[in-house]
Amino acid sequence: MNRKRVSLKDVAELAGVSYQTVSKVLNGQVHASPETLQRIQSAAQKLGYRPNRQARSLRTQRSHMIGYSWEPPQAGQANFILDLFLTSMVEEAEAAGYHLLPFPYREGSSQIQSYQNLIDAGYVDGFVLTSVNYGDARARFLTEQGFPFVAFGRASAGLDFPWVDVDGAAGLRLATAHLIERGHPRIAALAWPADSRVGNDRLEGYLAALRAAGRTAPPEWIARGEGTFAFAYAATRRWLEAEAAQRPTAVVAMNDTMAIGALHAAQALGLRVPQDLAVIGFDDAPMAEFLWPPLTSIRQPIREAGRKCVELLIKTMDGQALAKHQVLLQPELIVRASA
Amino acid sequence: MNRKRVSLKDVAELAGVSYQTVSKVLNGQVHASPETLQRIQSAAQKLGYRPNRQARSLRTQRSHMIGYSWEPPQAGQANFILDLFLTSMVEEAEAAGYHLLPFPYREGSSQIQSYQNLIDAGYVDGFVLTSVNYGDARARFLTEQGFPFVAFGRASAGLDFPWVDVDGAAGLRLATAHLIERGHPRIAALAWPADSRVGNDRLEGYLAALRAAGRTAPPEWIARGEGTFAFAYAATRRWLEAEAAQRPTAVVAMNDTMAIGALHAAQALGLRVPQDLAVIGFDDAPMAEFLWPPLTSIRQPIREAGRKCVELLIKTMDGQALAKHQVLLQPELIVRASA
DNA sequence: TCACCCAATGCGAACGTTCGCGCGAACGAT
DNA sequence: ATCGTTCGCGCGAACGTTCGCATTGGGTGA
Repeated sequence: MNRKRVSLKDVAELAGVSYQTVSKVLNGQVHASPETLQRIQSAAQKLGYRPNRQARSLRTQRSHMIGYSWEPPQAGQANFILDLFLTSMVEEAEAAGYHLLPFPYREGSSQIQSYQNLIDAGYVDGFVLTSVNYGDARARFLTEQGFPFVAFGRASAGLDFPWVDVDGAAGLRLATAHLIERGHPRIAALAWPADSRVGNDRLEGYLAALRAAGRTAPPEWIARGEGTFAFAYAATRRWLEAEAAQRPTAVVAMNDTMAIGALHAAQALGLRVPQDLAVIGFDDAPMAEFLWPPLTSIRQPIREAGRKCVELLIKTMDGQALAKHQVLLQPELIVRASA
Repeated sequence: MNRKRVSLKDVAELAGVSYQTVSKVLNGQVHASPETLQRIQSAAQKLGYRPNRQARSLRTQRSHMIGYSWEPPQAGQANFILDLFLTSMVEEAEAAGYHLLPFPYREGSSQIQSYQNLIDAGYVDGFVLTSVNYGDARARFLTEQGFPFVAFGRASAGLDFPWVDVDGAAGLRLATAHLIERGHPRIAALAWPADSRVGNDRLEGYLAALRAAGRTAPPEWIARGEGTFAFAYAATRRWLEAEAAQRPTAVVAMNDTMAIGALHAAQALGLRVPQDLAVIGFDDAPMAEFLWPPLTSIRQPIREAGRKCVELLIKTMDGQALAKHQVLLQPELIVRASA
């Protein structure tokens, strides 16, 4: 690799001006006489000059990097949206002259440590957080530090920070209302543990839709678990073992993996979907349409969310006092054969 | 944000030595007297000193960043492995003091331009490439430039560079041999277009397994298409419309999406899987186990691949002449109910 | 006792930018 | 002619490191 780096000095020499002038002219900070402007531009062009990133960052004390880390994939808990989310953030960031810096996800106290390190080393100018929950430690820490960040997802009411979220309650209202409209008398829910902010948000939509229809949800038809296939399969099976006039006619699940568990439970008992049991999922996983029957599910506007996160963060980092720094996006019900 | 950055000078002042000495001592380049070592270490500790990244990079002319971009997700062509691949690379990189720099994927001539820009601006010290194909333009460009990179996947024989790949041929040999062993007389293949290096590699395994069993593959049982559900569905349906004694009894697909297409085609014709048609996929997508029937598929050691890519790249960047800079990993057949 | 050496630390410079200030020339106004 | 004023550009400094070399001081050899 014999590339010699081309710097401001090289351009300046070719253009016959001082290198500081080249800097200012190329950055549009001063306005030069037409002919020097021309000379500088063509010199830069000819040499293929690109400002050195580290030098620029060192001087300006801005890294133009956005830190991001995500929960690593675990067996049976695939992350269906990372791909889209990441791609959209990278694209949006690039358009604004920023880059994403992915770093390993840590749990516990070393988690904050890794954020601290990135800040102290001047690696990043801000963060995007995902998988936030009530009283999120990262959100609290960054807020205390006054370090810019945007969360995809909300936390406790007490913490005030910029966030982007998908209205999970609205999603489940859509799903539940859809089932009510189709005449389902008994609708069960596969939910997340009570300490899950996202889970409770979605569940609230389910409850609200029932209330709106003048119904009430019997507590035994809300099963809370880890969001896995196995949990959903077992819970659904238990429900379905009641006699036909008593058991749920439909199930809404807070994610697609659980919806699939419900699907399988029904089929294992020889029941037909959606005639004997309707099922609606959440996430619209890539393969949802290829399941049997194709899964009705709630699709989140992930690209939009990624873009908004970055957009908001950049504004925050630029020090713009944001009048409105919370964005709630609406999901969409994708109706397929399962409900 | 009122954080004042703590620099070498601050540490030096507290420890009562020059800041250059602090640098060398902390980097282990000189060995100091026990008491100054102690003073320096505790001063650094106390102030929470972290070397500034940009300054270090500027001086050493190494960014310690690895550029990576991937084909963006498109409808119906989900990327099932990005999550794992990215996570493993990020972790491996971090362990070696590197970070990943994701950047938007571009097509055509501007693709090379984006690599060029990152190099010129000193953004990255090396690249990881995926989705390489015969005569890959990026691989060619980087080779010419002598700029370090590692590819996940091979290219043409003419291009010599470090790569990591999964032995797709071995995967399909496994799958095909499995079907032969189960007594399938007629095995068809859902393949990729002939200009796909990955596709041809996998197909070669299918052919090899047939040859090894003393069989020959009739050309009409190799369907080449875009790897989509729709293509596979149509192709399989065409095969299955022949009378029972003539049609394939099994299908191997070069990806899971096509395998699912085959599954659906069979079921649409009232055929049972695996009794009437056995199906094997490739990728072991997260939901493969939840399909009906659960999909037999070939699983690639993606974590391992990600780690190896980064490991190889770092060695290359460190200028180590690699004796063996090609790694071929073996996939695994995950046998489920579909075959 | 002197020359020498090695170990421990300091010093100046450089990496490539950006930023504030200053200076000369040209200009219109008095 | 003289005096600001503006315009175009240059200069020095700084961001926080690392690196090579110089400098000190205490020990060791003859």
